[in-house]
Amino acid sequence: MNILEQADAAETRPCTSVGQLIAALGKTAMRRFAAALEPAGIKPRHLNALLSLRAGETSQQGLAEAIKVDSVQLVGLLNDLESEGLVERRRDPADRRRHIVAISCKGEQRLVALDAAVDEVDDGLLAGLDPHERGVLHGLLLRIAANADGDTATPCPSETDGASPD
Amino acid sequence: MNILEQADAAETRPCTSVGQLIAALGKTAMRRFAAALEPAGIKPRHLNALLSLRAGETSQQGLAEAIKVDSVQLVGLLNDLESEGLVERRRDPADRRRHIVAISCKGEQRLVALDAAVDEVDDGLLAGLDPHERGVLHGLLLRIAANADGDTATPCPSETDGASPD
DNA sequence: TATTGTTATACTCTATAACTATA
DNA sequence: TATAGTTATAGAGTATAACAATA
Repeated sequence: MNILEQADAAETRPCTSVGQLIAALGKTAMRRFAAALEPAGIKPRHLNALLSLRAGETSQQGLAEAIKVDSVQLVGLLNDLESEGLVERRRDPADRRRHIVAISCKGEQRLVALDAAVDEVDDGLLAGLDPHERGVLHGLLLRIAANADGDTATPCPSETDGASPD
Repeated sequence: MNILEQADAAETRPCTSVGQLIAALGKTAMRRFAAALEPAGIKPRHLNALLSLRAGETSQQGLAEAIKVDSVQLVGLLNDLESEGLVERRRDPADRRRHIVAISCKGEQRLVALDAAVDEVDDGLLAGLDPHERGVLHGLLLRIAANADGDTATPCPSETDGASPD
C-alpha cells in the first residue's frame, strides 16, 4: 500500500481529526524533547530561543515574537541561558531601553550537541516512516505552519518559503 | 510543483526539525481547540473523554489509559461532564470498586455539535492543503501515532490499523 | 506619554502522596 | 495485602498588572 492509496483509505471520515492528532502528537513530541533536553539542563523553550538566536541577534521583544513566548516569560528564560553563558545581553546603543540578545560561542557549541539530541527524538517519533515519507510530512507541516504563522512558534521562518510552493 | 517534488526540496536539512514542528503545531492546534470549545463550556480533554466513550463504556481506569489522562485528573474531568449530564457513572456489579462510565444521550447530542466545532478548527489549520494532501497528512500522522501509541492520546485507536469494527 | 525590560501575582495544568471502600 | 476511585497538596507553566529606565 503506497502513500496515496493510504490517503484515500484515511479519507473515510475518521474518528480522530487531523487537528486532534496534531495536538496529541505535539504533546508527545514535547514530552520527548523535554526528556531528551533534561540531561543538558534546559527545556524546549531554551532550545527554541538558542535556535532563533543562531539565525541572528535581536531585541528581547523580537525574540519573544519569533519563538512565540511572552516577553515577560522570556526574561527568566534568558536569565537561565545567560547564567550558563549560552547567550549575552547588551544594551542597544541606538535605544538604551533595548537589550540586544546574542548567542555566545559556548551557546553555539552547546547547540551542536543539542542538535544531535533533537535528531534522536525526531528519529524515534518518525520511526515508522521512511526518509521520503518524512520529507513529505515535513513539507506539509511547513505549509501548515506558514499558514498559521501568527499562532505558531517558528524559530527559523526564513526556511518556510524556501520550497517556493507552486 | 507536486507533493513529492516538494518533499525533496524540504529534505535539505531544515532549521526546524519535524518533531519540533509537530510540537509547535500541536500547541497551536490545542489553543485553537480550546478556544473553539470554550463557548460549549468544555475543554479539549472533556472532548477526548466523550469521544472515547462514544466508542463504548469503560471503567475510569480504562478511560484514563485510553485518553492518556492520569486517573487522578480524570475524576474532576468526569465530575464536570457528569454535572452537565453528559456522562453517567455507575458501579460495576461484578466489582463494586469499579465505576463504569458511559456517555449519556445528551452527551451524544452534544458531541454532534462539538464535531462541527472540531471540523471548523481542522479546516482553519489545514487551510493551505487540498483534500488529497490532508488525506496524506492524516495517514502519515496516524502511522506516527500508532508507532508512539504508548505516549500519545488516541481516543479511537481502533481506526489506527485500518480495521473497521462494526 | 509611550515603550523596553523587569518584578510580583494569580490562575491553570500536572504530578505525588495519602485516604476510602471494596476485593 | 492489593486495587479503583477519591481527595489534598505542591510544582511547573502561563497570563495579567504594576513598576523602573529610557525615549
